Amino acid sequence: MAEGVKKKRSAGRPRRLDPETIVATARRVIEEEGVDAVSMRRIAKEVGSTPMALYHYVRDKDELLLLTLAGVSAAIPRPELPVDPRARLIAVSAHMHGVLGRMPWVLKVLALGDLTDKQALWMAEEILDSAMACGLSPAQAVHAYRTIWHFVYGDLVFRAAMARRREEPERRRYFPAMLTEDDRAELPHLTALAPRWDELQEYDVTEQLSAIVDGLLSRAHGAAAPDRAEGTDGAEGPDRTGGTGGTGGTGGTGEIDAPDRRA
Amino acid sequence: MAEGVKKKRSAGRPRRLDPETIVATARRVIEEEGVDAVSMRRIAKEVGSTPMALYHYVRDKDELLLLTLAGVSAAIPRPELPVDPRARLIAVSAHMHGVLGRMPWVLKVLALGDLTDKQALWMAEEILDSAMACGLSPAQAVHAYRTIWHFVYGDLVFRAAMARRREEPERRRYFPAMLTEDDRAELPHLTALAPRWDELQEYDVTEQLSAIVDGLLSRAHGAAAPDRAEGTDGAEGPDRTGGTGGTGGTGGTGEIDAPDRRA
DNA sequence: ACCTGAACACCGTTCAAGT
DNA sequence: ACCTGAACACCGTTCAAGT
Repeated sequence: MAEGVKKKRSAGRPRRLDPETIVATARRVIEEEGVDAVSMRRIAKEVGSTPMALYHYVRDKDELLLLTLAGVSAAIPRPELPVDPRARLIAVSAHMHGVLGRMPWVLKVLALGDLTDKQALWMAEEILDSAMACGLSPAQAVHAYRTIWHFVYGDLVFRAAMARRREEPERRRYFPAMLTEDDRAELPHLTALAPRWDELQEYDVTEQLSAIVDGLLSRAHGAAAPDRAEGTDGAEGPDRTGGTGGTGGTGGTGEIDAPDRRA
Repeated sequence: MAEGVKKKRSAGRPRRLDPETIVATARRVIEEEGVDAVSMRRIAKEVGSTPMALYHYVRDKDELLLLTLAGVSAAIPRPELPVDPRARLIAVSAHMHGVLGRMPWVLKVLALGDLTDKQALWMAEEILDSAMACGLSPAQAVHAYRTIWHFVYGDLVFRAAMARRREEPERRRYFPAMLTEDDRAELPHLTALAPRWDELQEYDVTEQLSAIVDGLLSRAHGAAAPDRAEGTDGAEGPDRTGGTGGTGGTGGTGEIDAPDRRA
């Protein structure tokens, strides 16, 4: 609204449109009216241009949506995390859930791909780091990361669906309501729990996350890769094979069987 | 295509349209061309009618989509399940994952609500039953059900996204690819694992499910609600209160406090 | 290089009529 | 009760021009 000053144009080039304004406008529209309110035509009108002009800056609508993601997490303060790796794992996961819960539109866009915002990657890094500090192998840590992320994502989707349904005037006959006495024989638990379903359903995400984490960590030294419990050596140190990747092996497998970046 | 015979019309009423054909047509279109191919206009054309005629049978497009769900699971054979409750819990969850993985369109529609197909409820029932047989309280069992479902859902969404991305001609710069050497200091694990990310990412769902289940079950007699450890009474056998639900108590713990309006 | 206008092939849904 | 037609207010994207 009250911006007034337009971006300084570098001397003689009067480029009337620029990618930043386009993306910023799209983000504003999304935040104000939801993802579905975004259309090429709408954004074009909003920036005082024509739909086709946008196609000089983005390949298609999906790309525009993906671009709105970049930078959103920069605004979010990075929380203090516990040092204990298990607690840290849970805390980061809960943080991820909390942040996304407050910006539900991000979910819809994320389904188009995966993490696309560099500013958000510290969460994945932190999860990998604490998982490995708890004794998981790199592969197990990646799996743990995905399992946690999938749960968080699924939880948020259905949380949103539930909220939507709550404010729907005439509720459709969804799950618990569709059960009748006749179903008691086939579905005894469901029928019995149906009246209290909505309230029973509510849980504390952190509790569930902590259960999931426990399950994932229980695989630590088990089965395949025992990799000596160096868990607690959690020293940072960005050294990682020294220089600019001169070591042919990309330092990669250094990660696989010895995340040993000591200080 | 080659159907020829139209549904028998009950004598004199020449209702040209009926809900069953509408829904069946929608389902066919979805299966052949995906959810996005469904439009009121398209379905109308397909059944030889006009868009507005459909509105006499469904409230709106969402309702039509939801209706296509009903009955899909009837076609899927119910698998044999292990008797051991923990194994059963995992098996049902994996079955759910497998079935939905083969009908990805169902996912999109499910996000509109929750389970809507009565024929699919046996899975929820089975999860509740085995969770409680493992010692979880009814509330914990419901939470376990949701946690599992959220994970399964999230996993499938990103599995689909990955598949889509794989067959995209020019891959966009998604997560692992966007990392450079400069990020190594901030994101050491991620940078190190990036080259192998796609392969590391792949996991066996059943393994992850089994870890999750372990975590959830570890809460059995723990912390807050000890509710007399009736856990191991898991009298398996499919008998479940014997006959047609005549025993008011529905077996179990009487499910909370016995909502027992018996037959 | 950057932008416009017209056009193509669509949408969901409302409203006023028809039988 | 069941169905139609026209209309409203939209879509994403292609194509051929303009400057």
